[in-house]
Amino acid sequence: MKPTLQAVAEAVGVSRSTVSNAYGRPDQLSAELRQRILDTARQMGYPGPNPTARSLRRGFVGAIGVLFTSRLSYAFTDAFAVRFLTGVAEAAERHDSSLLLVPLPVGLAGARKAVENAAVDGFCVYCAGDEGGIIDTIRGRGLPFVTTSARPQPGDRWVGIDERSAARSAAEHLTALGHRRVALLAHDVLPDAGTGRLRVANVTDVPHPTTRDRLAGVADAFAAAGVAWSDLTVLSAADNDRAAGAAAVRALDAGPEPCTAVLACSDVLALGALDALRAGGEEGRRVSVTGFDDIPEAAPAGLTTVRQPGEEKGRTAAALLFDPPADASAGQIQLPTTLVVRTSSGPVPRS
Amino acid sequence: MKPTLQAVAEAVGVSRSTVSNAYGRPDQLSAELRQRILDTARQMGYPGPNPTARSLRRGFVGAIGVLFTSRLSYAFTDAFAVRFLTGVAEAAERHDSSLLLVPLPVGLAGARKAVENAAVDGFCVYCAGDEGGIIDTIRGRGLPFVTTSARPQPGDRWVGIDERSAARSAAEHLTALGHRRVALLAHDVLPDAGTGRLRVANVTDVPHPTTRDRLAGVADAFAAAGVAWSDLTVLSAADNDRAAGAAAVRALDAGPEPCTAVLACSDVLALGALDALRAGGEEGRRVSVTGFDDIPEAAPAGLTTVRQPGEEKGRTAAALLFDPPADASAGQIQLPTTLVVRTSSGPVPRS
DNA sequence: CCCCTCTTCTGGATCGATTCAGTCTGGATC
DNA sequence: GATCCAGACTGAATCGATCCAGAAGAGGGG
Repeated sequence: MKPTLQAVAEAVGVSRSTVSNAYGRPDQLSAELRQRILDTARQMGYPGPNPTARSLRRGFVGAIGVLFTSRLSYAFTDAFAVRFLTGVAEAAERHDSSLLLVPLPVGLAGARKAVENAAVDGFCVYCAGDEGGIIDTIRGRGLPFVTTSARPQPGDRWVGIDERSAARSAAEHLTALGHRRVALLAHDVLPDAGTGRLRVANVTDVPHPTTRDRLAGVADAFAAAGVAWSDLTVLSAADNDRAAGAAAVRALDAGPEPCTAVLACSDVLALGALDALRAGGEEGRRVSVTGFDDIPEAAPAGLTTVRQPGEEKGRTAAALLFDPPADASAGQIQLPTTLVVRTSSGPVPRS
Repeated sequence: MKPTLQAVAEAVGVSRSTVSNAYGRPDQLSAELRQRILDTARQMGYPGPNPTARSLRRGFVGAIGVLFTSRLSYAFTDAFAVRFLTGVAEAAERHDSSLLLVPLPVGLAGARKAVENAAVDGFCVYCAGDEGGIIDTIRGRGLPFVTTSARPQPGDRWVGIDERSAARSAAEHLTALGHRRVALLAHDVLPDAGTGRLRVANVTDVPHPTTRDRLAGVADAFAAAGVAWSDLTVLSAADNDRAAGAAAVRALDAGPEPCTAVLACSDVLALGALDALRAGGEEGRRVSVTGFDDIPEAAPAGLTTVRQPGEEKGRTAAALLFDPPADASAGQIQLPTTLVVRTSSGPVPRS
């Protein structure tokens, strides 16, 4: 068993407080005694104040929690999530804070428990439409938090983008190029309706708020171009990763009037679409593809996409957590997006 | 102020123990009373047992620390590190454990402190040659840990690859293709010697053990092909990322006898090299490039590389931490590597 | 020589739970 | 009717520190 602070105190012949001060408040005791304490401690193999005990007494932990709505190990398959995390990490470094990545077990009760058991000073919640009442659980703990959810509550700190008009810009790009028969590719569009081609009666049926907003923006653009929602094809991918994107696009049958473009709600899905289409030969290569996020892999692949600033999103989220704005109304920050046109999109080929 | 367990106990009119049991040991009290306690707790806004206090009493935390030798926010620029982390996360999920990402401040003292203050049950240390005595600090805390260092101590748990022969296989691939004038590209070869082209008298001068081992393997292969170490060009990149790789390769002057190949010690550097060379026109395109790791971006780029299983490395590391082998001698696991030949490497072009 | 201040150090309360050896109660057993 | 027992609940000790009011002693000023 490792010695405790108590043991060191006895060994040196001073009080616990003094040993504690030797570590945490060097100005509270003579340099000489301090050195003697530190030396005996080292010699006894005392590992320094127990972080847990210290946290308990001090009332704060020195770590912030990062919550991903998806399975944690899955989160890293999306480069955008990784960039977000990078941004959070950067801010955390500056504040000498650690990051606790909390895996959320599937199922409501498990997720609640995970959030309740996390020893942190606050949470950054990545991209939840508050699935499973996670936000409420955090609120219940009374801890500060920042969301990137598409539906922040009025007083909540939030960082995000205008999902709807961002998606709209991608769709307008396609309509301007003449595309009218377009497939929309998103993750888990209707959770219980399976994957591949789906009938979605109404955009508002889509439960995931981010996806819903993006699809709504897309619908706006196409409506303006005279294309009804019901004339658009919806493809649902099983996961938000490249392979699932490719798989979903393969469900797109050629038919007499094949789609001339695929509009994906994330870059990983779009890249998967490109994989599938390029494997589909000349025919497939002509199909335009757009993505969303502008992850690092997008540029080399020539993917046209909507850029949102990933690291900045993470940095801003963490900043909002560490330095809450005095004025609560300044706690919702909307970041800009840009349409980045590359080679993956072009005019509709004449048949 | 949030109520404590004590407050709930008083409100219900039972002892603290009973409230505690209501949360942690449902079988220790009648279902009816338990429900009453839980109800009052909810109603009072009691957030459930404080995780820190619980950890202190129970003696374990439910989180493992992940340490990256580089700056934390930087770690994510290397896709291989991300895959490692993914593997660790997967194992952690299975064990209902969280991951604490600990940023290590630059400088020895800061890093020590960060490690000493981390509330975790153990550590996975990614790719350290034990810079700054981090391993010793962990050992001092008496916590279990797993390294991926190139130089594990005899009793330590470790997961890694045979760096030397893995690198050798890449170099042999190049010698077999006829390459004799080759540039070796690595991160931070001689930390104080700056970046770009460097004179390295001896492989053993390289301080970072992983880099040293890989370069030694490369030297083996070239020696066997009759090329002396001193005839190889060494390029040092400022960081282990794509941009730094590109920058370092630009330091390669054409000269009368230009290099015909670049052997990089990581894929991100190799991809940077490709960026730089491809920008260099026809001439540059002919230069063969090999990488190391086989990150997801390698395949699309056609990069010839040495594959090491990233996620498996992370999974194995975490597994070693969670379920220590009964026989300590089984605590060092070497994973296999494979040379993956793609289009970025080819025979020496005839001048 | 007394009072005051400063520095250095101490003791006890406290952070918020968990644990374990009991106590108490009501019912079954012989 | 005494004994035993399982089930339900309690109390005090404990985890390992930090904090704060205050004590002891040294030095300075009047």
